[in-house]
Amino acid sequence: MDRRQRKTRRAIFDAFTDLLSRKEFGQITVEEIIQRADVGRATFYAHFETKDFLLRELCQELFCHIVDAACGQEEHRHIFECDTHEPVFLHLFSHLQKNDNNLLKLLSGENNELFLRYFKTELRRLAERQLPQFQAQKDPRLPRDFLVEHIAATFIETVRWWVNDGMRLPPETVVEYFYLAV
Amino acid sequence: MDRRQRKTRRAIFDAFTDLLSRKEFGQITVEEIIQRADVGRATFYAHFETKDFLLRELCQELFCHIVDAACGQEEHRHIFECDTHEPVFLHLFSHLQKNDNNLLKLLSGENNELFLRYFKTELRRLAERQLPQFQAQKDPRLPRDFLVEHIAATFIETVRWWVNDGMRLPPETVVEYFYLAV
DNA sequence: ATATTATCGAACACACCGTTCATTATCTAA
DNA sequence: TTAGATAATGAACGGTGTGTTCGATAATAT
Repeated sequence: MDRRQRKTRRAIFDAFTDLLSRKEFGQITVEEIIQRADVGRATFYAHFETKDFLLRELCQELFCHIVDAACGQEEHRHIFECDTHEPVFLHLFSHLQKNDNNLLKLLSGENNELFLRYFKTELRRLAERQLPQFQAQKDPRLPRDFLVEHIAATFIETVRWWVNDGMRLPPETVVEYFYLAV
Repeated sequence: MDRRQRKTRRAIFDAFTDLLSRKEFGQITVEEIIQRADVGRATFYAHFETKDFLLRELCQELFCHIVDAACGQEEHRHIFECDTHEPVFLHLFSHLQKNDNNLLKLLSGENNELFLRYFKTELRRLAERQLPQFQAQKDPRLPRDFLVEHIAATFIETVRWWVNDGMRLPPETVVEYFYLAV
C-alpha cells in the first residue's frame, strides 16, 4: 500500500477516534473529520464510502484483535498490551479496561447501533467457541442460538453497566458478576 | 384539546406508524411523514419538536400502557386487548404478540437506539417491581442495579430473538426461555 | 358574531452529503 | 533518474433534508 494512502488513512482514523472521544457518532460530520485530519473531501471519499464504513473498519480492527487474542489466536500484531493466559472473559474485561481507545464510550452513547452490531457479531463468535462451558450450567431446553445470543447480550450489558459506572471495579469483580448473571 | 389538533396529531401518528412498518426509523424523513399525513410542514413542527420526539411520544403511549397493564394498574384506557391475570412477564409476551403495531420491527432494525432506550426504561421500572422474585434465584453478591439492568436487557434480547424468528413460538415457551436464561 | 387558534403553503437560510474535475505532488518500476 | 502511474488537493456543484418564518385562510370556542 502506498505510503500516501497509509498516511491519510491513519490521519482519518486518528481524527475520527479523537472526535469519538468528544461527541456522539451521530453528531460527527464528515466535514469535521476531514478538517481535523487535514485531508481533502474527495480524499476521504476515496478511502471510505461513508462515515459508517469508517466506523465499521475501526471496529473490525479493534474487535477482531481483542477476540482473536482472547481465543489465543496470535496471528494478529499486538498493538495492545495483553496477557494471553487469563481465562477468556476475564481477559476481555482486562483488555477493555487497559486500552479503551475511547471506543467504549460508544457503548453508553446515543447513536451507536452500528458499533454495537459489530461488537455483538464478534461476541457471538466468541460465545460459540465457549458454549460448552455455559451449556453445562444452563437448562438443556434452551435453544443453542438463543443461548449464544444471551451470552453475547449479557456480556455487552455487563460492559455497558461497568463503563457507565466509570470502570471503577476491577476486571476480576466484573467478570464474576458476568458469570453469576449469565 | 381542539378537534383540529387531535385530527392532525392522529394523522401524523398514523402516517408515522405506517412508515415504520415499511422502512427504518432513520430512513424516514419529516417530508414523507407530512406528505402521507397530508399536513403542512409548519403544522408538524407545531406538534413535535423533531422526529425523535414523535417517536418518543409514540413509545410512551405504547410502553406505559403495556407495563402498567402488566402491573395491574388499570388506570389507562384499554386500547389493546389483554388478559390481566396472567403472570406478569407472560402477559407481556402475549401482549407484544397480540398487538404488534409494527413497533416490534424496531427491535430488529438498524437505527433504533431511541426506541430501545424507551423500551428499556419501562422495563427497568417493571424489573424493579419484580425484583424479589429474581433475587431469590440469583447470587446475593450481584449489585441491585446490575441485576435490574440484567433483567431488563435479557427481556429485550429475548423479545428481539423471538421477533427475528418471526414470533413463531407461543408466548408460553418464550417466557420459559426468559426465566431459564435470566 | 367575534375573537381565538390551528392550519396552510410557500419561501427561506442553513447544513451536510457525495461527486466531479482539472491541477499538483508523490510514489514506483525500469 | 526519469517516465508513467497513482494519490491528494481544492473548489465547486446539485441534491436532499432540516427547522423557521409569515401572511392568509379556515375551523373552533364562547
